Amino acid sequence: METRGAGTESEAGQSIGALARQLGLTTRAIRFYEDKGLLTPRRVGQRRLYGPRERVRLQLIQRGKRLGFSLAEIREILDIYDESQDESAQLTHLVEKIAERRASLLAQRRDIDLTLDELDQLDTQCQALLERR
DNA sequence: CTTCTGACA
DNA sequence: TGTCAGCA
Repeated sequence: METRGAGTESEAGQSIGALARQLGLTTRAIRFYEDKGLLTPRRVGQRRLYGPRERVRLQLIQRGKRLGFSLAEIREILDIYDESQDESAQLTHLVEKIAERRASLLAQRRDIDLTLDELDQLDTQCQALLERR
């Protein structure tokens, strides 16, 4: 048999604390995601129990955040992720979200470039004024 | 000691 | 999302 010195979890699922440590999150964040409807851990009394399902979802949430998706968007993707028997449905939705995110980033890049150009113009004017002194 | 809910410098 | 409180 195997001994668990630190005593982290059981077959039924792991505690919020153990899961948080494993995924590098705070228990606060995990509960926060639950409040936002991204997670629905089983309950044993008041205690939350997280199975493989929740663990996978948490990792998908982390990745979604890295890619810049809002929790609301991640929830949409996640909802379809398990409700659709047909995987093509979720993939189609995900592709749409990816396109949106890409468009958003491109728009931001455009704004940044515009601002940079204005800054360059202003800088040039200032330099010219300085030269004439 | 760990978790839970609710509130908020 | 962090943190603190007051319980269980």
